[in-house]
Amino acid sequence: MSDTKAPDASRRSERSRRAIFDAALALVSETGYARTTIEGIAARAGVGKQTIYRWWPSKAAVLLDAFLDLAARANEAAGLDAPGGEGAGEIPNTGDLAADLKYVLRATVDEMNDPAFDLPTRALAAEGIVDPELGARFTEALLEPQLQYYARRIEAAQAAGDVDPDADPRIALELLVGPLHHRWAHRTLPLTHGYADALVDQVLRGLAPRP
Amino acid sequence: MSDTKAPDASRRSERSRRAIFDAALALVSETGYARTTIEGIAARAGVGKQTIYRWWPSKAAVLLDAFLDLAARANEAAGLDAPGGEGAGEIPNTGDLAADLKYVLRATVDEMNDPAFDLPTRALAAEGIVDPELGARFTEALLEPQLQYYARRIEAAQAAGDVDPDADPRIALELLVGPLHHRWAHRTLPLTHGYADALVDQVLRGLAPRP
Amino acid sequence: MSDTKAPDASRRSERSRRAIFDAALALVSETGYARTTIEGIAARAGVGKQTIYRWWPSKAAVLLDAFLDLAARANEAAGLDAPGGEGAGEIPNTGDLAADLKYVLRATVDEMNDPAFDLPTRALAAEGIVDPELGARFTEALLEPQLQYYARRIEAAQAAGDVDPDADPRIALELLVGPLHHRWAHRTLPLTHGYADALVDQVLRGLAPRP
Amino acid sequence: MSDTKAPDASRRSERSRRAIFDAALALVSETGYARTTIEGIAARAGVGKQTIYRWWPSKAAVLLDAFLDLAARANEAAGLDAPGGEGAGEIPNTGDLAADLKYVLRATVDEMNDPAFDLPTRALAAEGIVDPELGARFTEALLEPQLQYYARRIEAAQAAGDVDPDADPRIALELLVGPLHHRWAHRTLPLTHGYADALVDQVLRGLAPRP
DNA sequence: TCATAAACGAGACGGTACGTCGAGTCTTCGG
DNA sequence: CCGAAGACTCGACGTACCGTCTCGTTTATGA
Repeated sequence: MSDTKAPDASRRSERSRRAIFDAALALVSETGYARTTIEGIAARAGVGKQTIYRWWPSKAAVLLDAFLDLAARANEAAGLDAPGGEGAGEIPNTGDLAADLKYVLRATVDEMNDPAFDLPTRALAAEGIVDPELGARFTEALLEPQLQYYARRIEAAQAAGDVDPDADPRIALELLVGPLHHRWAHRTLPLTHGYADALVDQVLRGLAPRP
Repeated sequence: MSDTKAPDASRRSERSRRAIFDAALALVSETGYARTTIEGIAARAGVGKQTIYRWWPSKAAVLLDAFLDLAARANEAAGLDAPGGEGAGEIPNTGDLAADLKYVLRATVDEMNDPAFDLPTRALAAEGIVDPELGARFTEALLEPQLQYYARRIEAAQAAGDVDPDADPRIALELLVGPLHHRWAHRTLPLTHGYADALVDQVLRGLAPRP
Repeated sequence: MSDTKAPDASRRSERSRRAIFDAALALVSETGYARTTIEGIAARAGVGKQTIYRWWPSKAAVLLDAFLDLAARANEAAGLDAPGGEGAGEIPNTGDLAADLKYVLRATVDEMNDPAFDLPTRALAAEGIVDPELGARFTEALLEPQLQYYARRIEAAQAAGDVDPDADPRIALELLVGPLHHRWAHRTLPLTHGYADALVDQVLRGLAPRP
Repeated sequence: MSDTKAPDASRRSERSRRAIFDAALALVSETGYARTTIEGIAARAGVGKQTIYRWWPSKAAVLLDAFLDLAARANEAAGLDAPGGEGAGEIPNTGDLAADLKYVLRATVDEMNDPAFDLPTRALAAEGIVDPELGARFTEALLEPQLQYYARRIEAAQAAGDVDPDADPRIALELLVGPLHHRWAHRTLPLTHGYADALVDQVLRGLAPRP
C-alpha cells in the first residue's frame, strides 16, 4: 500500500517529454511567457494536460526543465571550441586574465541582447525572483555552475600572482556579473562590449596584488 | 486628437484611490503577489472593479503606484534625520566615503531582509523584468533617483580627492548596487552587513586615486 | 414634510422628453429591446442618465410611454379617414358587420406584419406578461380602449338585430382578437387577410340571431 | 464539416444536467425569472458556469429545457387517469363534445391560476414572443402538440356529426385557446371556470352542423 | 431684473452579472 | 493499462449596465 501518487518514472514517455519541451519553448518565444498556458503547451505538444501535471508542478517548472534541457544539449554540442578551453562553459585561461574575462563578459552581453535567450531567461528570472523554490532550482542548475567558472578562473589568477591572494573570489566574481545583471534586469543603460570591457578593467584595478 | 476614452481625473475619488493602494499593499504582503487579484483588491478596498480598471491598466500598475505612493509618503516623513543629511534619501557625506557607503548599503541590506519591503519589491521587480513598459516606470520612478544619490556622493568624493578623478561614477555605482541586487534577486548567498562592508572595501580599492 | 423625491413636472424639459422617446424607439427597432439600455438611450438622446431615472422607473416604462406617445400622435394624424368613421380608431359601421370587422382585422394583421410596429409591441407585450404592473398600464392604455371599439360595434349590431341579443359582447370580441393574438404571439401559422376573413365568418356564425 | 467546437454529448454528466434543471426551476419559482441568473443557477446546482455555457446558449434555453424535462416527466407519470382517456394529454372523448372541452379548458384555467405553472410559463412565453428562435422551440415542443389534441377531438366530433364538416378545425381550436390565452397574457379579466364554459358554448354554437 | 433653485448634461461611483479563459482534477475510451 | 482527450468545478478575468451620487451649467420664474 505505497504512495498512490508517485508516477512510475521508468514508464515515462520520452517522446511526450520532448514534445512538451519543444512546445513550451516555442510558445514562450512566440507569444511570451505570460500568454503561454499549460493547456496551450499540451495542445501544441499533442499531449493530454494530465501528462504535464503528472510530471511538473507548474508552468514555470516545465519551462525551467525545458531550458535546462536546451542548455544541456547546447553544451553538448559546444565541446572544445573556446580559446584555450577545456570543459564546456569553462572560462578560457590564456594567461591574460583581463582578456579572458572580457571575452566571456562580451559573450554574455551578446546573449542578453539576443531575444531568443533574453525572453525565456527573463521569464524564468522573474518567476525565480518571486518563487523561492523555483528560484533555487534556477540558481542551482544554471546560475551557480556558471559562477563557479569565474571562481576557478580567478583562483587560477591568484595562483599565477595576477590577483591579490587576499581578495575574496566570490566577491570578485559578483563584481563582474552583478552590474551586468543589474543593467539587464532594469534596462537602465545599454549593454555593450564597451561596458563589459570597462567593467573588467575597473574590477581588476581593485584586485591587483598589493605592491 | 487624444484618447477619447480618458476619464476625467478632476472628478476622481481620492478616498477610493487611497483605499485601493492600502488594499493592494496589504493583500500583496499577506498573500503574495500572484495570489492577489484585482477582484480581491476591489473587494478589500470596498470599491467597484471598474474603478480600478478605469485608472490602471493592470494589477502591476496598481501595485507600482501603490508602492510609489508609499515611498513618497515615507520620504515625506523621513525629512532630515540622516547623519550629515540634507535631502531625504541623499547619501550622507561625513567626509569618510567608506563609512558613508557602508551606512547606506547596510540600510539597503536591512530593507532587503524586511519582508514588508521585500515581497512587494520582488513582485514589482519580477513584473518589470518581463514587462518593459512597467519596468521603465519602475526604474525611472524608484531606481534611477536612488542611483543618482550614489553618483553625487562619488562625484563629491572625486572632488575631495578620495576617488580617482578618471573613474566613471556610473560604473562605480553599479559595482556597489549590482552585486547586492544579484544576491537579492537570485538568493545565492545571505545578505549581511559584513557583505556590504566587504563590498564597499573591495570597490573602493579599485577607485583609489592613482599615486 | 412631504415627499422629498417628487420632481417638479412643470419645469420638465419637453425637448429632453421627446429626445428620449425618439432615441428609445429608434434603439429598440434597430438593435432590439434586450440590447437597448438606459445608458444607450441617454447617450443617443444627448441626455443625462438621471434625467431618465427622474421620470421613469424602468426601461420598459420609458418604452411604454414612448409607444403611447407614438400612438397618440398617429391617432391625431389619422383623423376621420375611415369609412363611416367618427372617432379615430373607432370601428366603422357601414351596416355590414362582417365587412366592418374584416376591414379592422385586416388592418390589425397588417400592423402585426409591419416590423416597425411588431418589434416594439413584442417587447412591451413580453414585458407586460412578466411584469403585472407594466402589463396593467399597457392593457389599460393601449389594449382595453381598442377592445371597447369592438364592444361598441357589436352592441350596435345587436341593436340592429344582426347579432343575437343574448350574446356576450365581451366574449364575442375576445373570439375575434384572441386567436389573432395567439398566432401573433406564438407564430404558429402566418397571419393573413384570408385568416382574418375566415375568423370573422366563423365567429359571426356563432353570433347569428336565433331563428 | 460541422461545428468544430461541439462538445461530446456522450460524455455529458447526467447528474449536472439534472441539478441544473432543478436549480433553474427552483430559482425561477422562488425569485422570478428576471432575478434568476446563470451564475445563480450554477451556484445552486453546484456546477461550474462553464458547464451551463457549454450546453446552452442562454438562460431562456436552460429554462425551456428544464420545463420540457418537467413536462416529459409529468406526462410519464400521468398515464391513463383522464376520463375516457388514452394517451397522456389527449382530450377525452365521452361523446359529449361540450363537456369534454369544458373539462379540458377548466383544467387549463386552473393551471393558469397556479403560480407554480404560471410564473415559469410567463417567463418562457415572454422570451418566446421576443426571441423567434426560442419561441419556435417553445411552440413546437410544448404548444403545438397540445393544440393537436384539440384538432383531433374536433375532427372526431365532425366524424360523429356533432360539428359542421365544413368547419376548419384549426380555426375552431384557436377560437378556444386564443381567448383564454389573451386573458392570461394581458390579465384583462379573471380566468374562471365560468368563462371557460361560456367560451365553449359560444364557440360550439358557431360550429354546429347546418340544418 | 436679477437671484436662486430646479432640472439638466455629464460621468464617476459601488455593485451585479455577464460570457470567457485557464487551472487543476477526474472520467472515459482507444491503441 | 497507459495516455489522449476532454468534461468537470472553481475562480479570476475584463466588460457592460445598473441605479445612485455628485458635479458644474442652463433655464425660468417669483422676490
